Amino acid sequence: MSGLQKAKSEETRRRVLEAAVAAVEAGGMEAVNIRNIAKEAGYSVGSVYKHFADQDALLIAVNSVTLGRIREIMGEVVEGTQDPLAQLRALAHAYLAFAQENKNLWTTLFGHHLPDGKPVPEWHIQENIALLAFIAGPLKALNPGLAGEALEDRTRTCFSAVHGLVTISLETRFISLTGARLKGEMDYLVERLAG
Amino acid sequence: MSGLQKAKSEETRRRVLEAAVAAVEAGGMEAVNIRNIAKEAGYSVGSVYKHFADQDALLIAVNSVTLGRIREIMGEVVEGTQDPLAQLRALAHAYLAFAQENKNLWTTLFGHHLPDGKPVPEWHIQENIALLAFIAGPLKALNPGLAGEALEDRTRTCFSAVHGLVTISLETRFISLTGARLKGEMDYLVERLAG
DNA sequence: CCTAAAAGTGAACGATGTTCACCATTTGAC
DNA sequence: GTCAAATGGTGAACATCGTTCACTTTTAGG
Repeated sequence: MSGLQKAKSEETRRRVLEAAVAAVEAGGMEAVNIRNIAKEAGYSVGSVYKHFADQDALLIAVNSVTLGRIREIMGEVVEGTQDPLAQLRALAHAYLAFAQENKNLWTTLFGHHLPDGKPVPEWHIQENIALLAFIAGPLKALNPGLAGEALEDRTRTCFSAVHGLVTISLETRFISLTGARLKGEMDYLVERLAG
Repeated sequence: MSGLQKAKSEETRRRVLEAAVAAVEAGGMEAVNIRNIAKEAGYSVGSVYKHFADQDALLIAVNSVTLGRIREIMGEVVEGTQDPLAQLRALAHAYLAFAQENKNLWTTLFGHHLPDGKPVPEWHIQENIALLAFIAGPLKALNPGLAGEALEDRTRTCFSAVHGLVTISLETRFISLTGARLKGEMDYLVERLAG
């Protein structure tokens, strides 16, 4: 396969994925309707399936885009701060801000699950784990004694705790905090766990 | 409406809900298929709709059962422990254990979301918030200075952090910790946040 | 009894994910 | 340039859902 066909194929995949991302942004996971997405992208139903095995694969691709955006934001945050504790605080706030400003993308990222027996692709697992690297750095700087498995575990714990705060704050089921108080609790959390 | 009809109605509702809980336990949220549940309960499709407005209402009823079980376990834990910090530790471990042993019920509880515009019933919000009361007590005992909104906020933060640890530990997307190390991180989390 | 209300039924409708037989375009060898 | 194989693209058709509703059966109470 050379030039023209490859370009066409990539373009189609890109347009379909764009339409899927737009659909999720507009209406969440449930808005990913193959017929609508095919129409929005300007293709037929069958073409979608030439590029994505099924709806799950399309949603994983959307989640991959979301993870890319989060990674980019986290990278900027780490670059723009020097003090390790301030970095962790800023990372947590950036994570919260992204979730609030991209609620549908964020809930899709963590709300979509494959049926039993369908394993998550290894490359997607790595994309997720990559987020932890931003935390491990400053955490190690604050706790030079931490290393190896202990550092990995603590990193995951810090991420999970912040993730939980963000999750519950977006949950209508629990009445959530207002902005300022939530940010305060986030700082408390980070300072307690990172020190 | 008297005796016989009321009994029949309650029995039907109970059997349908039982079938729905069993379906979730066996296959998660996606296994809640109205036709299957009607068959399992021994009724027709239409009868299900006489007792539950729609699939969402049925799932909320299932989640209500799940919350009841969690509440019961948490109550026993608090009763069986005296030291406030030990209570918080035990609550966190009980929460984790429930999630691990009832993965499908737990992921349904937090994975099911109503479509935009459909508000969560007030009684169900209260059921969720009720879990926080178990935490607020010991937390106040450990921090007598905490009261009012500050205590509420801190309670929610502690719950959220533990909830996050449990969530991520069940996520195939992130490779999760093994039992002992996870429990260790849970203790670290509780001790840092509660003190 | 007898009629109104409530419980229970299941065919039918529309929406959805997925498949596949088919046409159109591109490719590379001759 | 020609042509057969490969690839891109199509949309009707199928199976499976949630949901509705006209209908039958059962219960209530005078």
